[in-house]
Amino acid sequence: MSKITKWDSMEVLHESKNLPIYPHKAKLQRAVKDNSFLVVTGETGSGKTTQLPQYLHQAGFWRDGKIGVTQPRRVAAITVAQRVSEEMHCSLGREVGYQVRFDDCTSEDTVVKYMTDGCLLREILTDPVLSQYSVIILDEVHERSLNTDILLGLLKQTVSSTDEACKGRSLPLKVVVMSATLETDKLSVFLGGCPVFTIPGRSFPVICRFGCAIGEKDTESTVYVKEVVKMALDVHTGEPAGDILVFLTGQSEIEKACDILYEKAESIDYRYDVQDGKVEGLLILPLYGSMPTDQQKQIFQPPPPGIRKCVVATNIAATSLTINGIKYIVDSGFVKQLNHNSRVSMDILEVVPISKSEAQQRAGRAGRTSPGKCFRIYNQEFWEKCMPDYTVPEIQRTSLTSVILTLKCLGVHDVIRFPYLDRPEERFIMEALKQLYQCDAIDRRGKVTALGELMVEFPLPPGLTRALLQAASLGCEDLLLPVAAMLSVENIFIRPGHPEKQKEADKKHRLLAEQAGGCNDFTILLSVFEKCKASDHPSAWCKNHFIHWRALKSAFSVETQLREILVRLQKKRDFPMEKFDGNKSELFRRCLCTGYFTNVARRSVGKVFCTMDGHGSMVHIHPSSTLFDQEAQLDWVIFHDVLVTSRVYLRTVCPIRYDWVKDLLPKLHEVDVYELSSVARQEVTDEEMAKWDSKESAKRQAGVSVEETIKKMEKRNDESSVTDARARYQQRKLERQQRKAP
DNA sequence: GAGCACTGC
Repeated sequence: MSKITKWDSMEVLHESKNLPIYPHKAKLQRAVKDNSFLVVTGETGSGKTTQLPQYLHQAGFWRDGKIGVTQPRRVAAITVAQRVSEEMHCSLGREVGYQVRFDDCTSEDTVVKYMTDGCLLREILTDPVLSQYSVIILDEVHERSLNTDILLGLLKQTVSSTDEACKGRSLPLKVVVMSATLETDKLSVFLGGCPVFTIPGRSFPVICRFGCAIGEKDTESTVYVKEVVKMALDVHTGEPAGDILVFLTGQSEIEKACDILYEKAESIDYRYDVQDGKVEGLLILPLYGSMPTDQQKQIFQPPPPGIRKCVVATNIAATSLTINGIKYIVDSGFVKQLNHNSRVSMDILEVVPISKSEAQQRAGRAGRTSPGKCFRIYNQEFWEKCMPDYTVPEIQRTSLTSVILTLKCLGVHDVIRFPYLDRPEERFIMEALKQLYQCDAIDRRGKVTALGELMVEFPLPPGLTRALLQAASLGCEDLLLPVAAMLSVENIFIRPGHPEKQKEADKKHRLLAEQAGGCNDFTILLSVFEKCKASDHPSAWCKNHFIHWRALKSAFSVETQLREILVRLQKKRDFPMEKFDGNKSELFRRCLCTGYFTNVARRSVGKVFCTMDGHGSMVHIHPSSTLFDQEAQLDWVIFHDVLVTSRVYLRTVCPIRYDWVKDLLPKLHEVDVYELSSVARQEVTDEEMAKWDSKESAKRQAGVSVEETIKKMEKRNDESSVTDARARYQQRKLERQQRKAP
């Protein structure tokens, strides 16, 4: 009651009446009342993220339920909530709050709730009709994050379907979709032709210029690194005061570029004297995600008088971090992108040209506080021929295994005809179904199993969850929980760029491996986790052992969260329990096999292994593995993931015994595509089921042995898609060598 | 014999 009187009587004192969205206030409030769906579009500075939730609050929507606002990123959810709570004169966590992973800052009073899109998706799992909410606002929809895309489809279904799906709701849910001005018609059509509100932005004009150096055929890293450096120096000597932001693709490129800049900038004797001061020197600052946090913070410090700042960054500066004072952009035109290859079931990290919309996003970073300029090092031809209009949405280039399980658990059985804004390729869906079937999350009819219901609770890839649950049912979860946590954070082993430090780091890592027993890479992760946790000075211990302290800290949080989820599930009566007699090391590895038997490889000749997943890819053990150089003693191994560079490398490897996976192997080729597409559409009739069963038994009767299957898989060797990526990689290497030669 | 962007639960 108290909150009702408070908000009814209290006028909102501080209101940003100067924002471009303000004149639209009444119309927006009306439009949300009158429509189930609404698209609101406006570029940066329109005030839509901070103001619209307040307008809806003032219009009284909070009386019917919370106003939920999603963001693709944690920091955004937190900082916007902070701002809005100030504007509404309440303390953060009361009327205005936020929820992100590991940090729930909400209370019973919370009526305006900012959260990450992933958090809302979790919430839908326990409350499918979102009975707590009157309005859901999806923000930054143009970024097309996987979770936002899924939410979009789910909310469309929930709101459009009349009675059945809305049980538990007294009033219909309102959905507002906010996006930058791109593709809003498409969104409106997707949401049944709903109205579109356009709010003018408030950013400054940015003049874009094309270069002439990079054309259609220049995709070699050394070329564009040199070119951005040259361009940055030209800006420095030729343009008035204002900081520079350079976009490159990764850490090593950035370090290279900075090295050249340090060298050249020092040799420039340069004074620029005009109006507001002079530019004398250049302050060069690298910026990428894996950099220590305190070093990242330096970026935000204003430069000393007379000094121009030049930040050389990855895409992290495109959306995640905003640097004030940037007036000039130097755009390489490239980005590193993780693409999933369903032909070989591998993720491949590739350098690709950015999209035109991404280029505009980068340019926009120069016009936040004053007019700016954007220097693109590529030419018009590159823009026309190599750069797509839009970035392929994440849902179309990522493994869908987790997402499909989530959908299935939400009762979306027909995962092919689910309303996707952009439909993923059918083979991506088939691959996900196959993996889910293989780790017992769904049955042959595509129905979620009891195990699958447990698995969906964990924020982990299903295979790893399967291994964890197996361990839990055998009473050895203490071995798997830390490993699962370590595998879901960034790489914990630091390997510096300088050769001497590198040697030292390798030595320390080898020592850690020896102390852990040196038998496999999973055990090393467990050992490092435990050693650090037991240490009196964990951060010093990490530094001493070349271990990433920030990563390990987050592994500790993840482990705690996973343990909490597990304890909650174990209280359920039907949690599976089994017995096992044998030694702990074997138990540990057998649990891994249960989840990772899809990632199994057998040594064929020399140091070459062949995957048994049905693709028969030829792979090698990565040199960072403790098993590297011991290949001759190995036969069967399982692995956590692969890295495609000059070769296909297995990382985080564990030797196993053939008879641990023998019984599981037939499952790798049991399902055929015809079955899967029926399963995906949920059209499995009893006759079909009977047919499949008889086929299975016929196979068994014919005595198709596991050994024969293995032979068949080795023969297939279907790795052409990886070969493509590798060929490109080697081509680049060759070009580099040729360039060095003269 | 090592060539990994970013985000999220």
